[in-house]
Amino acid sequence: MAEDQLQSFLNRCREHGLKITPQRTAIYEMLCGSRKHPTAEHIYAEIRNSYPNISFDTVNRTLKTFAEIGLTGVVEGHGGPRRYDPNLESHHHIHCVRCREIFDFQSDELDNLEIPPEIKQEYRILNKRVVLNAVCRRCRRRSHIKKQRQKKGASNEQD
Amino acid sequence: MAEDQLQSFLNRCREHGLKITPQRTAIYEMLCGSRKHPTAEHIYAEIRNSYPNISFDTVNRTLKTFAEIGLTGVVEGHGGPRRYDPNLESHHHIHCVRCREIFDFQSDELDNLEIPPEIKQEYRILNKRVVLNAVCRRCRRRSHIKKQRQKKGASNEQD
DNA sequence: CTCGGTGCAAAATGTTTGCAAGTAC
DNA sequence: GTACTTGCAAACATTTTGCACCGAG
Repeated sequence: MAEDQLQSFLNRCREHGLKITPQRTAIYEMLCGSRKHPTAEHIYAEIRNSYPNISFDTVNRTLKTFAEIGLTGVVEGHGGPRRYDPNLESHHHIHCVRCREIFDFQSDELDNLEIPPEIKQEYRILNKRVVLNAVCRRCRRRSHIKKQRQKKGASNEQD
Repeated sequence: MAEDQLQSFLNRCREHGLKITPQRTAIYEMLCGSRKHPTAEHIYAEIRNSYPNISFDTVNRTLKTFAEIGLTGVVEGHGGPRRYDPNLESHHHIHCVRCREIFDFQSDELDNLEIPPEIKQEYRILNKRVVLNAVCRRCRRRSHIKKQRQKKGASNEQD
């Protein structure tokens, strides 16, 4: 594992009060070495070669923890149920990371963005879309209200 | 349901030899009426109000069928397991619709694309990415080989 | 009438939770 | 020594499969 990756691993764990265990180190190393946007199952299968006694749960939970503290991203395929979109026109998506709702937006400019020619040559492109991760207005407002109430020292915190 | 939607529903079904059943009609209508990128569960819950005896399986299978014949799209969240990506630098994704692999690519131009100001105002943007649906080189080659063999009338077709 | 569709049940796959024992700090 | 982590098992959620009956064409 590259030196800087190791450092960011150690730092992030310490920042969040997570212990450095051999399992976590091995999982992080395996994750960084993979170019395949792996699932927990992938990592588990690979890691067993060098670490035969690790459990699947540890891999699964650790990856989730890594995502929560920002050590790794989660790509399109977040483990939830399949979602359909009847709108077949070109459009773009905003995923609210809080409420997980997906919002559409239109933009002629983004519809016409140019894909690099070497990509067009190697892949047969069927569809292109800009995907934003964001916090939607409602969720922004919700967290704002929450902060207000915390400042006031509200003791009847619900939800 | 809008007239043109109904027509494209009827046409697609006929093209693919699918029967027009009241369940399918109701599901398609519900799907088109939803702005929420619904799951099968969502559609099922709504549709039961007007059609109490429909089964969840019918909804689930029908939606999948609709996606297969191109009546609806499937958005990011395709029902598979969660996938991780340790690369935290800005980059873009190509999803192969055949083998489901995800490939990264870089593009300074795409990194700098402008999000419409009204969107930036309404949402707090955390991350932006271009996502392409495509067929990767390997899968293109595979289907090419398959066609070649079909032309030759190969009788020893293996998977 | 026939074949594909529906509804139900069970299996398969993936994710989350609870808890006792182990270990980093 | 303490609190967090691990490994295991069970619960839960979602998708897929098999099959008898039903209904659109």
